[in-house]
Amino acid sequence: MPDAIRALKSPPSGKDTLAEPPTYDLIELFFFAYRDFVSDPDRILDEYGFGRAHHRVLHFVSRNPGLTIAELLDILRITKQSLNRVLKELIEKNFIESRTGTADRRQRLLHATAKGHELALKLATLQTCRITRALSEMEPEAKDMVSRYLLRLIDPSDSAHVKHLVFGSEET
Amino acid sequence: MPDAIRALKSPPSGKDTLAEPPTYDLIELFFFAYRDFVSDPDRILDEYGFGRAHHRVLHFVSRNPGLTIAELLDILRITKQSLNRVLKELIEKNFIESRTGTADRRQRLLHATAKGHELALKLATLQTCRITRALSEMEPEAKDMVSRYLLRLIDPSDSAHVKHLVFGSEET
DNA sequence: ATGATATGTCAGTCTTGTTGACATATCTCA
DNA sequence: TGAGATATGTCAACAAGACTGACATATCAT
Repeated sequence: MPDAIRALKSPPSGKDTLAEPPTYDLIELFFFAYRDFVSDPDRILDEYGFGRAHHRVLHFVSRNPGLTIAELLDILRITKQSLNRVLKELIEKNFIESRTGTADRRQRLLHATAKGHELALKLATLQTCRITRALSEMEPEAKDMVSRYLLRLIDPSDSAHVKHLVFGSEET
Repeated sequence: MPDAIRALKSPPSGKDTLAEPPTYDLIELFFFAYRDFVSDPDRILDEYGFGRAHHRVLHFVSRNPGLTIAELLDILRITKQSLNRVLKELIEKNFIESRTGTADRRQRLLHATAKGHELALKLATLQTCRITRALSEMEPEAKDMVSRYLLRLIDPSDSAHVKHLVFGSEET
């Protein structure tokens, strides 16, 4: 166990002072960065009558063709009722299509339509612009370091799954 | 203008291919990391009958004693009606107190009570644990690099304000 | 004194999450 | 083949947290 972790669990000296002061800078910067990061897509989504929930669904379906409902629920960590509401709208408006599974006919395999892929790409490109601007004029190893930091911030019990989803071999 | 930015605005060659593929990894890791990052406090907040909105208000008031309503609204980017609902509860339950401004008696200067500071610290400590774990076994320069990345992700028009708020000389 | 500013509040709406209950189709396995 | 498990869909009610619009009050600034 690294010192930094152990130090948080028991006082380093006999005093009742805190082991380490909270990392207020990273906590607050994370809040502000996320606040602005999601604000770009919001403006576009408004034009389509969609919200952030639609964005998340469309994004992961577009990126993972053939995704099932169960897998999507596990990614988003919401209830099937919540998912169904926004998914139904995306299907009705022809951004996503739902095909009955071939191996298991109970499953619904989700695919983005051409229109869906186009919107997903538009939104991802917006966010990529912001990321690219942030990384420009930073050390070349910055991207890899940020990527590893974010991955390590995720619950360890889920990080293998996320790693596979984000970097993993194309199969869903 | 850096090449990386210009490249996103016009195709590098005469072809109609995209300049750069979207940075799906950083986009998705940001989503998953934020999802888990806010989930730790949620469990504690539940016990107090509070939600994430209360957490954000309590956090910034605790960190910036004497914060005004207007400044808080600017940080959170929500309407005063939304803020008022949660702020009222925090005041009623004695986590925050509102004092009439001395220089300008129209203002309300917000302060966390002892109880409020205690809860804010408990929540910040939880998040600090996650951050510390993520940074442990990473390069020593990782923290600074992540910090600079997050700051650069923020809208440039707001980054000076955020920098002052997060790192800045104690005054509010 | 007058207009601008900081805050508070009422009322209604929207999005996105929740729980609980139940229906249907399909698969798996004894 | 039949029973139970599984994947999905749907109805209804509810809650948090955001929004708009309108209006009130106190205080400041000129």
